[in-house]
Amino acid sequence: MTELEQYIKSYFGVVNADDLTTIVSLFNLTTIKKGDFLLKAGRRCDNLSFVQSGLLRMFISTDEKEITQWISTKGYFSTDLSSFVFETPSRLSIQALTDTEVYSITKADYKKIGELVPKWHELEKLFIVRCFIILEERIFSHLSMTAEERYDYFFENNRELFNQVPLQYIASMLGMTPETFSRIRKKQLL
Amino acid sequence: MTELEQYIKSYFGVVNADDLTTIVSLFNLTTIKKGDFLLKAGRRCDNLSFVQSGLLRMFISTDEKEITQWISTKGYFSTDLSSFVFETPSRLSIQALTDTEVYSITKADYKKIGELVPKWHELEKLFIVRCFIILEERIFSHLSMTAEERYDYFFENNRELFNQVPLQYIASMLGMTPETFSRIRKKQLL
DNA sequence: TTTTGCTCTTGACAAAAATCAAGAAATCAT
DNA sequence: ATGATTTCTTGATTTTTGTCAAGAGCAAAA
Repeated sequence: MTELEQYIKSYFGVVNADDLTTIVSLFNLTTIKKGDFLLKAGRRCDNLSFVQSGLLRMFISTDEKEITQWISTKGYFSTDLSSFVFETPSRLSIQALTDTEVYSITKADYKKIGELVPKWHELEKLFIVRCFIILEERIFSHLSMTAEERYDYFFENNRELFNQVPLQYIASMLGMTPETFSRIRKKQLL
Repeated sequence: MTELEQYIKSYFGVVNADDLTTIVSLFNLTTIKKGDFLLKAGRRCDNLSFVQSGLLRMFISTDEKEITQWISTKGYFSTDLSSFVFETPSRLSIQALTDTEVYSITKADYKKIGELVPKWHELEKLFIVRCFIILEERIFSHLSMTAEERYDYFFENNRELFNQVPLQYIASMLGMTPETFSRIRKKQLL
């Protein structure tokens, strides 16, 4: 069983082995060079991508700055959900922070899964509910925690990331400036 | 067509009129008195409720304070999604801010909808995707805006709410103290 | 009406976080 | 390896937001 199969199984709980093989066959492995874009804001996001190796940064550009929304590591799915589902122009850009291997599926092929696997929509629903809950949690962290508490919490759960990506992106993702991030970091190292 | 039918149609886009009638028949209208709880944290949330009239406040209690997560007005669905879907104890409490009429459906009856209406899981998925996108938007507001900007944005889109609920709850929902809220408010009135 | 709670406002002050600017450290490309 | 970028740190300062405390305004209850 490939890693993609394992991840799909653990996220969606697909039972039938044949279905799983069919689903995975609709994905294509591609490599994105460091700095290249998997998606540029304004375009329609026609892909759902699974990170096999490497790192992807999702961000939104405003007049003044880029806001990093999330960094996807191995095992994450990455897409602009709004654009992918409703076929609207995306607000997000997705850029590779290192050479990154992704398994991608087009919207057209993704639709086929729903036709092939009767239970798919239900499994998908449960998957999205889990994503929703993670976002709720994240909102709560902004309503109830200081920058330092958010740092600590994130650090405990994502240590690996801290020596793999530019820290400014993590700072942005946590809703603080690089300077504040750096000062909190210093404090925690003592 | 009842209002509940209309809202379900607009949120889920159910086509068949018979299906719609069946779905709505699974909901029960009840009234919650001002101050009473629709859900208490720690219990399992066995209901999905649709606000017909009145106001519900969803909040999470921490050691020091209550964090208002959301205020549901007429036309909103309200539940602890995590608890409702995965049948875990809820973190949220839901309390009526005024006498409130809700159409409620139990988890058991909700499951029946999926059996009765073949396309239901797909429609439900699309509904949850829309909810997901709203949360993404909200996170973005915390990553990129000041308290004042969040106030302005929320005020523009929810003026009605400002003279219907204690302002401290809106303040909490926007991630600021009542004092900060009050000062921003004063500024905007001039 | 008067009392009793809330809720909201205001001021003074403290703490947290942002900004600006400069320099150090790390990384990349040649 | 060397120079050029980019990223990170640090200090000084300002702005934003939170805390504490007191009082005003309102609304519900007696």
